[in-house]
Amino acid sequence: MRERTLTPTSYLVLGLVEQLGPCTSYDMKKLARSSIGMFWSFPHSQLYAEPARLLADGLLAEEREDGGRRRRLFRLTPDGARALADWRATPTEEIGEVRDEGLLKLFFSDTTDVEAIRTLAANQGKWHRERMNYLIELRAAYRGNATPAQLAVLELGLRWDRAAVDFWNELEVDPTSANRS
Amino acid sequence: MRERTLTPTSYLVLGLVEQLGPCTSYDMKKLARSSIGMFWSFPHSQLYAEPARLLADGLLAEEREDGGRRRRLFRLTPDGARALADWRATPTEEIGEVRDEGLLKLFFSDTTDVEAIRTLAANQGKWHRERMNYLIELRAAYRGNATPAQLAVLELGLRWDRAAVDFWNELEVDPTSANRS
DNA sequence: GTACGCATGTAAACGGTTACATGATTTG
DNA sequence: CAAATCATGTAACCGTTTACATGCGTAC
Repeated sequence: MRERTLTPTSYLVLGLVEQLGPCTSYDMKKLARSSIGMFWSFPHSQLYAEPARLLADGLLAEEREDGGRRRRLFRLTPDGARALADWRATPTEEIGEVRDEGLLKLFFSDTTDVEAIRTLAANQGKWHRERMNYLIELRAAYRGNATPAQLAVLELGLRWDRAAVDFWNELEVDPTSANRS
Repeated sequence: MRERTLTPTSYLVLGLVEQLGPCTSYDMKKLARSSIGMFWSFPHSQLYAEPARLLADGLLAEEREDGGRRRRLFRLTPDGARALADWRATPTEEIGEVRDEGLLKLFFSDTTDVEAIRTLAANQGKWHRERMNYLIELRAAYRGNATPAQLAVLELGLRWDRAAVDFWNELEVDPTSANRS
């Protein structure tokens, strides 16, 4: 077992299981949605598919509940814990990327159609404002029971959204400017 | 033809072809790398696979060079131009996401291992500083022959990298702080 | 003229998304 | 107790990635 190269999704699952202790896919889903979801989203089916692979790799172990729903509980194996530790100790040689369809549209926008750019900007700004508010609530709710590192990640999310709000707002005001900072 | 739902990659290719006029996959690659690559990266093989699909969809047309290498030149069909225009006119109902493995590592980092966080932060900061410098060069080179919208996208890239540089730097100085802004 | 890097392309395998499906809880 | 929503899971399709392959220019 364990011939394949693990993907970020693999470590995401391993990390979630480590934090939660024995847990179901649904537990992972809940935690992911209220924390790293913003940086690494995925449909919930991944949280069934990936644990199955990790099981085959010997990095997770599974036990089924006896009673009622006989849900599957996953937990880290020693190998799994080691894989996670190795990953943490390895410097990341890649830089992240911002995948934003709104920016794609802006990039390919028709320069002469000022109104379209304005509409796009207004719309994108709205989404970022909404998420910013959500993250602020989240931060208030988490203060205390999250690690400093997790709060830091949240904080960068907030800064990103604030930068985006400013950016789209400036563009809405003056769609032809290059927004020099 | 044209039953499938187009993906962002589809519009990326359509947009590139529109900007370039008749062009090869390699031309697209060059343009993409020096512009939107930072927001939407992909291996070059996508620039062969996707045009093939768009061809089947009737959104691109192809002609082969007569001489020498007989390269494939793609150009927009009227249907392709229309698809692009429709996309531009449709508001984006999704918000972009930041996929950054470094942030994943931070999120799952061992809070007690301050040194590991410091190393991660130093490393991530370095990447963002490097790309920031690259983007600054790019901006200087582009001033004049890029559209305002394209310069704006570049500008947001710069702001993002600057925010990331600050963030990782603060974290390197004080790995236990939550970096409140 | 040979070596190296740029340019061009293809194929297979795998991960991720979409869609479907249904048993359990809660709410009114 | 009916309806809605939460919780849990599977399967197929398709896009993306990885890997391989090789022709063409250019510099030395």
